[in-house]
This record gives sequence, structure tokens and C-alpha cells, in this order.
Amino acid sequence: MPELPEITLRASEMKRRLVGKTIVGIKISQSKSLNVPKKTFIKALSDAKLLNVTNRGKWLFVETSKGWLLLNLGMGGEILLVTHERLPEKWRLIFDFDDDSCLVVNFWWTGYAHYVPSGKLNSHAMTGKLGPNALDLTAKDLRAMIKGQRGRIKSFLLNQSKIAGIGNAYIHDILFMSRIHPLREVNTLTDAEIKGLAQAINDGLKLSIDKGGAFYELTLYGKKGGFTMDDILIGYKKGKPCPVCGRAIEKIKTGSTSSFICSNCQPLA
DNA sequence: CGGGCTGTTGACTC
DNA sequence: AGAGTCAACAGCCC
Repeated sequence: MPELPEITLRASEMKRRLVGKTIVGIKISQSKSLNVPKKTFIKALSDAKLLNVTNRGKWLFVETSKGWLLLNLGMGGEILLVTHERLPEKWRLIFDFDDDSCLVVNFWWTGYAHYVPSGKLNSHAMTGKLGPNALDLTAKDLRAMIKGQRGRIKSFLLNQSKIAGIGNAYIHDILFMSRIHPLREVNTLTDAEIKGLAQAINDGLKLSIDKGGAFYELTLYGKKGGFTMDDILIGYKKGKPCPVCGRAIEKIKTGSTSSFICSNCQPLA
């Protein structure tokens, strides 16, 4: 479940190590992840030189001399920089470079590898509608975005067209730090709560970036991240005492996802 | 060995 | 426009 911290880290690792390399071969084991026919994809990106790697939310933007490679890992997976002698067992795409290294992309099944020609980024629907990066969001922005909206705060925060980058793993602690129940209607939030929420989004995601990303995700070099269960306040800790008030942490259903809350610190009413 | 759960996103319906 | 449900089918836990 890579979210903004992991993808941001992957983008900077990839930028540092991949820029300047040229793609000399592409293997694809699952063409349904592509937005164009397999042949078109391979032809488009073969001989492309990598120019830059950035991210917006959970999407990676690889800029090449022949257009864009857009990657979304979906519900889990890795991007590894390896050599042919050390290929992992599982992979969806392999990009061979001109120096014997290769980039291996793996994900479960809900991942995307899209090709977009240079200058046509606007025409890519999935990334075109993404909201601002969660880390670039100020309290003022958030207040303006929430104003006039309806619906529940958790749906709002998970909606990538509003804010890009927050997923269901980090959201538990973000809402806990803000003392906001996931099912609160956004139009009932006070200015003070929105300010606290903006701060919590920033703090929550930055802490994980500083620690190298979540422990269940791998870096470009196959190492686990340093953000561990010890860094998580209430997420996935059902039954454990709330670190603030001591009440048992609860797991509740919130639409199609689950949420971990302290019902004392995050009252709904 | 099997059932339940999790994570992301788009499509679809009401 | 928002809420609910489903589908894509890997891997872990009990």
C-alpha cells in the first residue's frame, strides 16, 4: 500500500540513480496494466533517455526523451533497481538499461504503467484530475477546498482529485492527531479543526518520509523503510490503549474501508 | 485448507 | 454529487 511518503522517496531515489540512463529493452508480463497496446508501449519507450523523475500523490512521473512513463503501484508492490543476475521472481515490467542495470516494477494487480507522448500530459485523465500534493497543502488551501463541500472527511481525504497522496494506511493517525472522527461531515468542521488537520497531514506524512517510508515497503535497493509500528499512534492497533487517554482503540467500518479510532479523543457528535 | 481481510482505483447505480 | 457496491485476484493470518 504505497502512499505519498513511499512514492516521494521512490521518485527521489529514481531521479538520483536513473537519470541519464537509456532504455534498451522492455519486458511486460501483464499488458492489462497498460493504456496502449503492448507493442505501442515498447516501441514508444525503447531507446528513450531518462530525463527526470517526480511524483504527484501516488503517481510517479518518469520523463524521458520520448515521452512520459506514468506508474501507479496500486495496492502494493515494489520498484527495484537490480542487475540481470539478481532479478526477483515476481515482476510485471522490466526496463533494461544501457549499462546492465534494470528497473523491475512489480505490483499485485491494480497497478498502472501508462505511456503519454511528450507535451500530451494534459490528455492523461487519471493524473490530470489529481488534486495538489498533500504535502503542499496549507491550512488556508484546505479550508477553501472544504468550504461548500458535503460528505464525510475520510472520503474527502482519500479522494485523490481533492488531495493527492493520502491513503488508508496513514489516514488513521492523521485523523487521530486532528481529533476528528472519520465520519464527521466536512461542513461541520471548525476553522481550528481544519488548521489542525492540515498540520496533521503534514506531520504524519513527513515523519514517515524522514524515516525512509513504511516498514512494509521496499526502497529502490530492496531495503525496508524505517517507519515502523512504533511510529504509528493508533492505526492497526485495535484493543491497545490510546496513547493520549488510554481508552481501547476501536476498529470500525467506514464505508468500504476500516478505520482505527479512539472514540474518546475523536467523538462523532 | 479455507475464509476473511487489506490496499487502490474506476465503473456503475441509485 | 455523494454513497454504496463491485471487480481486478496476491499474500497473510488464524
